[in-house]
Amino acid sequence: MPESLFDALAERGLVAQCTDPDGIRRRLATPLTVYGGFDPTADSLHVGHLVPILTLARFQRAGHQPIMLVGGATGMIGDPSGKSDARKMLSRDDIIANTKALKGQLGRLVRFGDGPGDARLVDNADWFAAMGWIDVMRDLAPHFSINRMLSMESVKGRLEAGISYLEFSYMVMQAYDFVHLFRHQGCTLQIGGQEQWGNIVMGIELGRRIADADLAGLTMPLVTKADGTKFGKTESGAVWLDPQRTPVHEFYQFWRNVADSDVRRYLCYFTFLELAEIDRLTADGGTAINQAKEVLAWQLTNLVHGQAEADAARDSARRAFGAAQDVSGETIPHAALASAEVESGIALIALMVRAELATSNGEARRLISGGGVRLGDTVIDDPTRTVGPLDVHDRRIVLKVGKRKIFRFDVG
RNA sequence: GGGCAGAUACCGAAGCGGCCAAACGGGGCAGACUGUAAAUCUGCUGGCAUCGCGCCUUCGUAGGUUCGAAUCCUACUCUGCCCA
Repeated sequence: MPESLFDALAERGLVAQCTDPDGIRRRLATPLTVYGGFDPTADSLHVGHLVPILTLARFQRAGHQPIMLVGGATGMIGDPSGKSDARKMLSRDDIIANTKALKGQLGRLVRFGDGPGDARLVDNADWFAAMGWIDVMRDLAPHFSINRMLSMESVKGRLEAGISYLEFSYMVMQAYDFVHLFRHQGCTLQIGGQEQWGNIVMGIELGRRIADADLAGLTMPLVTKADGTKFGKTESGAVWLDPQRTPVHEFYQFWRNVADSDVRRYLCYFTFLELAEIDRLTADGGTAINQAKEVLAWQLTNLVHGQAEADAARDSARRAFGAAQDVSGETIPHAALASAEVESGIALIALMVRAELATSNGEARRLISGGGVRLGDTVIDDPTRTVGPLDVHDRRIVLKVGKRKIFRFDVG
């Protein structure tokens, strides 16, 4: 068991870069205040945000005070770090709405409050709104060297494609966030994704110049997948924390289906399980690793959606994929279907489109012709197949595409 | 400001008057094999359709030539390179 939180993080593979490791160990010997920022670019966080959020939670568990910063102001600008081109600017109203949504989600992932060790939630719009252009120019701008900024990876990467003055200003804002939090909350450590390194360093340097502060920074690695594709995406897009965007069932299945070679790493990144426990779960390859995936999926669903949802998702999945092929679980995607429609017969392809198992009649037809569709347990390869009363069992019609996509119609 | 090159489906990239819904590669989806994994092999990959006839939308945007255009012409927009 490592003595220092820093070493514990390093053991889990959560340290990508940091200012002086010994210095950070020393700082962590006594409770400190640490912050991480999240820009409101959408009205929900997604799984990619979990690493910094959970890392802040790890600090909290170790007795430190985390500050979650929602970038109501920086979100108006747009961070060029790690991006190959500028994102479209969001309207002010969207930013405000998104900020509110993110605050709500963060509130469920970390313990907030007013006591020592309770997490604080701040919005940088609160201090930037009060700052005028002249203030920024006279108080901050002189401390930023264009030469230095141009040498930063986040900017260098964009010189080719082009970067506007707007985005170029981003790191000035983030640097000031750090100093502001140092002055008002005593925050001395900033963490973030690997692409945030440059921004963090600028904050440290600004702190030294204008606040005589001794600040530190630490970044977490970018989450990757064994097959090299982007983490956090499914065929239907990003995996969101908002169940309106990503249903719990889908969220659970996302984690349940990670590649063998990613399980251990994800357990380290995304759960609070002890390293020894993770080793135990992943030590045996083969079918045993399937159990580890179930643990991973349950842990994440529990964390994001709560235990009741996690249990329900696990039970539904077990029953649906187990020997019994029981698809009665509540979290299995389902909809009602009028019995009158069944009486008169309804085209299988139409049902598939309605269940969103196919996006068009053509796709449904192709899936059927390709042998990828089952009605109950029977493979249907006739695209003209009509579903009627004989296909109803236990007042249900169950459609499956492939092995993992299931939809249940409750007939009534 | 001038000159040149380019803009094709999710991405990359062929096509240069009819046989083009558009080669090929990647990606994605499905099938086989498995463990709700990876690798491998196979199939599919614009929409509608009374389903292999046909109709519609799509080859930067807007017009034009033609029986017929992704392919030719004109203008415009954007991108890259070169000269000021």
